[in-house]
Amino acid sequence: MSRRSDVLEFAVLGLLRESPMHGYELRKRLNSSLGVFRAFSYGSLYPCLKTLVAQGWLTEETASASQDGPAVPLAGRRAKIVYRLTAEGKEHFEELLAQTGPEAWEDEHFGVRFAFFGQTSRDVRVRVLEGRRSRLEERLDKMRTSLARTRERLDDYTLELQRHGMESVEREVRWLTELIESERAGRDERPSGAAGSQETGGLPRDRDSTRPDPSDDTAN
Amino acid sequence: MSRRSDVLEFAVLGLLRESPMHGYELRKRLNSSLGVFRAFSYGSLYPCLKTLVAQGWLTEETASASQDGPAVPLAGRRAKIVYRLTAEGKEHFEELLAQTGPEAWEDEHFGVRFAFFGQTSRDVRVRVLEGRRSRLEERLDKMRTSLARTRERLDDYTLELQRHGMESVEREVRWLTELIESERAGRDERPSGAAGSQETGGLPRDRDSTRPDPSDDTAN
DNA sequence: TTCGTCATGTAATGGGTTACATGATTAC
DNA sequence: GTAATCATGTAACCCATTACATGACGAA
Repeated sequence: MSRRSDVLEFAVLGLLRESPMHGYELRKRLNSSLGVFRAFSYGSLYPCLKTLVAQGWLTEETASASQDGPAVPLAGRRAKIVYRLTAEGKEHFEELLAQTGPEAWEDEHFGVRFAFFGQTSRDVRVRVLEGRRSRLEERLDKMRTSLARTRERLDDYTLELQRHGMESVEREVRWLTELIESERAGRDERPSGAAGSQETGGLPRDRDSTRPDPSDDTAN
Repeated sequence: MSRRSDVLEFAVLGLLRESPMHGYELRKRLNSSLGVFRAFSYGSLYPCLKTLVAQGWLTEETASASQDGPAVPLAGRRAKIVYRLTAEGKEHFEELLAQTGPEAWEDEHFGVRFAFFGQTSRDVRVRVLEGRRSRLEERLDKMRTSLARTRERLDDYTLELQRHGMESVEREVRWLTELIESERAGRDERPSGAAGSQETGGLPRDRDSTRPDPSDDTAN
């Protein structure tokens, strides 16, 4: 029970499933991998970690200066607290991964769910994408009828705003449709782990800048 | 001072500037005109109205069954409370309209600001649009460098999510650019009131369904 | 008379940020 | 030695939603 926010919990479990980490790093990963959609501060992260430990899904390991494998500069600053997923934690996360209801495709959740599609089985992926799409279509319907009822008393700018909003949603629907189709057409089934080859969505993909730049982090 | 949420306050003042209204109707207008971006519940609206009254920006008129002009069925149910903008309220709203800082183009504010562009002077409009655009470009930059730093350890889905996010932002930037250009090219200057002619954004515009449908409203 | 919608409110709760407090370690 | 970054936390606050309480009015 104990509805502690869901998405933060989910994301933390998911990231820790990949490898143990301490809070500070966790937050950075959180805000870069998933951060396009959501950013969390320590003020929410640390308390969340505590409750997850209390739940038995994580263990704290106070790795105070010891054990360094390779010639890596070091991995033992202060008394860092490394969080590791327990067996129950993993099991719990697996359950969350399998969910296909509104808790998977509503606005706040969809982003994180998608981010962990790599660990999600294909049929769940498809169901989540379809759920999301019909949610958006439903919303489009509402917007359209609402627009139809009010268009005459709205001025140009409000109208343009509405139009742009609808267009964005329509675009997202098309995106989802493409994803669904390419999931259906997809060949290999590999339920977990980050696979190597390209071809996730059959979409154009890629054309970005390349600049190393160790600046980052905002807030708190 | 008293940072009571800003956007709700702004929207309420703006809507009441057009005509006096009671809370219930106000909320409906709020959630249809601006609602693509934000929805408010009575739990926030009514307290907000109270503080605006306390501030001297609104007056409450308890229109308890009286005065009906035309043969309109009626406009006097229970003791409705009609809110009306005072002179100071109008002045205050005018000041808010003139603001061009971050309080105008940050995510939470931009939508409402745009919705009231009809009452905003052209140069303020342009400055707000430009501010918004550079904010988004800044964000794009961060996303790009962050992507460049992390792309190899991200799996396909995370990457696709990132890609889609960036594409959306890029699209919004293009939208803003078009709007800015058409503002610059625009002929007539009419600072307030909803003007008639088309050509707000020089964009394609229009192709939607038409269905009357008196169903609406969700929540609370 | 009962249901739906109009209409106004409030208290509890939730979910999160900000600001603060503290301190170790590294790079200059 | 000092600034930046790594690192962990907490308390105060903010903003809004949920759920609830209340009640009038119109239509079936």
